[in-house]
Amino acid sequence: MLDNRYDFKDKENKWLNYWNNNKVYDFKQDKREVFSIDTPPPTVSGKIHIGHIFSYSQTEMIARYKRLRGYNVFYPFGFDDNGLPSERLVEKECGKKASEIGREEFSKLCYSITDKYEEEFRNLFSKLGVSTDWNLLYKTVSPSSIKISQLSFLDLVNKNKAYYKKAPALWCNECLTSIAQAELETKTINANFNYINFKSSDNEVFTIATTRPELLPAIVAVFINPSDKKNNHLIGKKAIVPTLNIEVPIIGDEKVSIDKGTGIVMCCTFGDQTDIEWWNKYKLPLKNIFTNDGCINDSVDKYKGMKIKEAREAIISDLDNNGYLEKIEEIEHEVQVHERCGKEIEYSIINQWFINIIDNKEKFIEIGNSIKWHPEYMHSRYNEWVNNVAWDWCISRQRYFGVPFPVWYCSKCGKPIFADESQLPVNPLIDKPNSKCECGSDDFIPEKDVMDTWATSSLTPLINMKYKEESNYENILNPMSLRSNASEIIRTWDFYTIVKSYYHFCNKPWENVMISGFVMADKGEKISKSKGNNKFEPIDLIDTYSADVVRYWAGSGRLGTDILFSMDTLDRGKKLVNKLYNVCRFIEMHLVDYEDKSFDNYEYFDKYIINKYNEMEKQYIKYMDDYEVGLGLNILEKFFWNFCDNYIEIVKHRLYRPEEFKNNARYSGQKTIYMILYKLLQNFSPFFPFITEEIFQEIYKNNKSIHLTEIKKLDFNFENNIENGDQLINIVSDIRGEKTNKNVSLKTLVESIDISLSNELNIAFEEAIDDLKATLNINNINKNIMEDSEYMIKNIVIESNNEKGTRV
RNA sequence: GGAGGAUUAGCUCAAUUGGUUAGAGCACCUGCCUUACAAGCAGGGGGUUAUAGGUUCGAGUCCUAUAUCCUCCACCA
Repeated sequence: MLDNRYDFKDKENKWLNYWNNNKVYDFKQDKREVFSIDTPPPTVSGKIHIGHIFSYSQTEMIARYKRLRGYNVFYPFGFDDNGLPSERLVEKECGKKASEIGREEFSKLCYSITDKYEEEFRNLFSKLGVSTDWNLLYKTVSPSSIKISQLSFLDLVNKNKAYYKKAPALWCNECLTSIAQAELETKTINANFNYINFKSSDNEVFTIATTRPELLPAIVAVFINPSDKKNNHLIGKKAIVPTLNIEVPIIGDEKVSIDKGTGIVMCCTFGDQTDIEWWNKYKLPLKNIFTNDGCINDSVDKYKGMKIKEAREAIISDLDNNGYLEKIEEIEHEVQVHERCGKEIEYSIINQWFINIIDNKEKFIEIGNSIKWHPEYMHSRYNEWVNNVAWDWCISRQRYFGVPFPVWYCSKCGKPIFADESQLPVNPLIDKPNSKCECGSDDFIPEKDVMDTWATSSLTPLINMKYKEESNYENILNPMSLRSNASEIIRTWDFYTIVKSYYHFCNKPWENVMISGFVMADKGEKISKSKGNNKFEPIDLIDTYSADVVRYWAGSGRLGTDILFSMDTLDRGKKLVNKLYNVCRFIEMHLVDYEDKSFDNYEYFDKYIINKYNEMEKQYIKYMDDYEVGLGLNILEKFFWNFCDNYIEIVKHRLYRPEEFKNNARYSGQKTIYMILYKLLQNFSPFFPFITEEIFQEIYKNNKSIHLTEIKKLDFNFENNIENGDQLINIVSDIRGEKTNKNVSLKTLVESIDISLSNELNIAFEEAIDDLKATLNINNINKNIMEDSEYMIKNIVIESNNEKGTRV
């Protein structure tokens, strides 16, 4: 028998071990159709917060649901321990910079520290009941992932999609590496708009407003909009930079907005993306004045060695002292910062590897069109991003920890030499190329850079399919069935995966994408470190409420829609789980003598609840097939409360008192609750894997696990009209209401009622009359038949001390 | 500035895709210890579905504006 109280700590632990020992979630290829899930490998450097729990749970529920629908579910888990985020974690833990520790030692630390965190992560996700096959676990810096990532790179080189070029790149002088467009974030800061007086070659004074005066030494031109009547006469002249006495051309270009600042712009190499465009367009010279770590370099005598901000102040005070500073305006404006460290980005010109994405944007849109997006509107977020991509994807990172490029450069002719596939995984710093350079030289310079983390995480489908390995899943995972992630990484993870899949296979990486929303704090703001509103640790929530209840919270709400973190929802889940357990204790009690046999003489309300169930299940399946786990749970929950509060109350007396209501009526009830509970447990099992297993194993013995059963439709075709049944429930409700209004207990005897019924409803009423009388404890029912389709209750005479019957 | 989403009870969310009286939970009020559950049950109050138009026999749902909020992107001179 089920325990009186459900001790979730004990039971959840028990079932975790059971599933583990019995390999319930292990993947083995068989005849069944495969449903494969490409779920985000969490970055081990961050803490798991409730946002992860939200998003991962929803995917997990789909995995369980698909199992119930008879699919062979391929559900691997991964950890993203690659690259810069791990480096920053390690630097933080050691309190030292990578450069102080040394390349080799630092790499070792990265491996050991990320291992430690992965163990924590794995524990947490296990406790949550994530039904992944841990044998399929991958890491983004393991030898096999490095090999696949290098294979991918070589394939792109062969297909002329990857190229090496000295080009302006986004540069982070905190992390000392170039970064990709997708790694930018915008941040609002307070800044000074400095109005600086320039002179033209014929001594006319004009003013330029800038937030970045320290770039003055890097000035290469001044721009004015040709249709700017006030200033366009200056076009074609020269501008003389105050105090520095640099002379640069004044050029006309439509990109200048006339009403921003003074309408006159300086172009420096480089202050922003427009500078780069102009530099390219007008073949301007290059003046690089910064060192890689954010100081002024030796090319500027006066300010060399200063940090960017120091130089800014120094230049402003020099300008001011010489009378060139017209005024300073305080403004608030947005700057681009590196998402990993929050520091403002600069531009730098270095040799880097790029992946061409600009030339195939249409193809990426096409592939996006061939994928089903859930919810559908997330598709336009993808399109929006692809259409706005302005740069090729820079995958070089001047860092230590990550996937090395399988490349050396010939020290004589500079030609890049690529590793053989057979050599992979390769580390060019240690290994050597298999053959000489074409020029005959065998002296090589290894590529020191590592790849952007997205260059590898964009390969999760290939990692999962064990791309090019001897025994692999290429036949079943190309494409995979489902990609799942939050909306913020559509532009990175989803996009780059599509890019890679197109280049490698000319195929889409997955059939479906499901996008979850964000978890917001109470006030409706995004949970983030900077706002300090991440109050709840997932592990504490699981310990307090149980994994099932935490999953209830995670499974509420619509797909793609942001959700507020709410204790109320947790409490609601707690009540639901508790109710489920209690009703099962009741049901188990009445099934002790139950034997499953064929039977077709069901009572009215039994047929009603079966029909009602079938109606609900249809909708449940529709929602779940559309990845709307929250809506599926919602209608299931609604049915369940109705089942408990109405149906169980009605069937109760038959179960308790067969001597009064006959064995047939009792068996009808037994069989109905036996069948429906089975279905309900199945339906709830994606959300509450633990408690449903506990109950299932107790009541429906001889099964390995509820999670290995299959949903099959209850095959009945009762002609009962559900609406009539609903009406009878309303009648029950009305009479109960009357008892409540009289402040008497619900078991109080009703002496008599007068009721008018339509013909049709009367037939149902007659069929159900024993249940109705017993449930409501009514002695006499006086009936009238009327034309209306409604019913009318006229006199309810309740036995009570002082009160007489009342009119309703 | 561009794209997308949202706006329904005091709060958090539903509403079978255009169909009867817009539903749940929390909170509030009133009862009830009922052989599963008082962590429960039965009731009650609470709504101009953001605003204004339009389409339709019929609109929370569709179309057009407006307002407010959220997310992503772009503005960085």
